[in-house]
Amino acid sequence: MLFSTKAEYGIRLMVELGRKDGRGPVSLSAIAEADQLPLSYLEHLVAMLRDAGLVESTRGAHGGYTLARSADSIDMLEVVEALEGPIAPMECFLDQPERRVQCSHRADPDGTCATKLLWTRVQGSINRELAGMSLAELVAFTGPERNLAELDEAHA
Amino acid sequence: MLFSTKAEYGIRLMVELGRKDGRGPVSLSAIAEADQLPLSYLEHLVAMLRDAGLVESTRGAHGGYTLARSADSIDMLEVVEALEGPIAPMECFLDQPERRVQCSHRADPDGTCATKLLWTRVQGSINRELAGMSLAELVAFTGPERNLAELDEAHA
DNA sequence: ATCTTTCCCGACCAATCCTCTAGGATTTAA
DNA sequence: TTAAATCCTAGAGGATTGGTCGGGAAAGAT
Repeated sequence: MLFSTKAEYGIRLMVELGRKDGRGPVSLSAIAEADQLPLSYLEHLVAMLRDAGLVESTRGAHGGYTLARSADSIDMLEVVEALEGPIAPMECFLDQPERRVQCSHRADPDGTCATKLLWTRVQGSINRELAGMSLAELVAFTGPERNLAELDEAHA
Repeated sequence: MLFSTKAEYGIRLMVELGRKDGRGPVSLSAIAEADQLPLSYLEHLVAMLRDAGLVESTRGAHGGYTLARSADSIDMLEVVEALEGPIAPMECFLDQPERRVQCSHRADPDGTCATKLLWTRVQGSINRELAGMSLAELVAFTGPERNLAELDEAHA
């Protein structure tokens, strides 16, 4: 599995916030119930999103979370990275400012490394895909919010 | 980290075999020494590659492993999948024959699921990138094999 | 024959990460 | 003051990772 439920749950959380954007803060328990996700686990995830500046919190009764920016200015690369950490296909990709294709694992004469070439391409591919997708797009895909009554209606 | 050292070491192993292709079987211990990788761990990895039909083994003295096919007919998706299992960004992607964008996590009215849309795109992106890269390409990138004497020469 | 080389196989282990719970402290609205 | 909610820390329990170890089995070399 490339990604864990941290990304899955965290994205669902963001989508829920996006669907209810502009209508005041949404409590975690409301989201947990809507998506059938463990509440206390969501608390950890939303903390990461808050630290990344993607959501803002309001404490106290009738508090909750709101998007810190508009949904179409948030791309999914930000969201996934906030939850899973930097998208590094391999360990040696972290904390490496340089862009040249070289690898610490082996002292090749010119510092090139075949696997690093591959991981670089994979990383670029994932980053482009995620960066090209906005939260607004996901929210639109999910469709307008419907409550249970409306769902029953649609079913009948 | 998206991939583990299983993929990293396994790919290095394949590249080494590709570099010495056509010159008889290469022993694991030779590869372990060349790339400074733990031999007994490589034994497990090469077993996966063998089971996937990517390498063939010759037992006994002067035995070792060879590529089962030519390096340009092996794409890196095969290699990575043999080592890491199917490229599934999320658990619900496994053993799911259907191609429609839907998710078991939630019973939406029309079976659509925002996160699944995202994972589908990411998965496609990775698969295209890996499938479009052959082992031969990696071998060529690494350059012709040089032994230690040649390296010393080049350094002087 | 038997010795050496090499592949083969399964058990085991420490460390880490994932998923989630527990319990409490803090803030705010009513 | 009470209830609703965020916030924070400390884990438990399981799975995975990244190996090690020991012993076989097969095949060639002597």
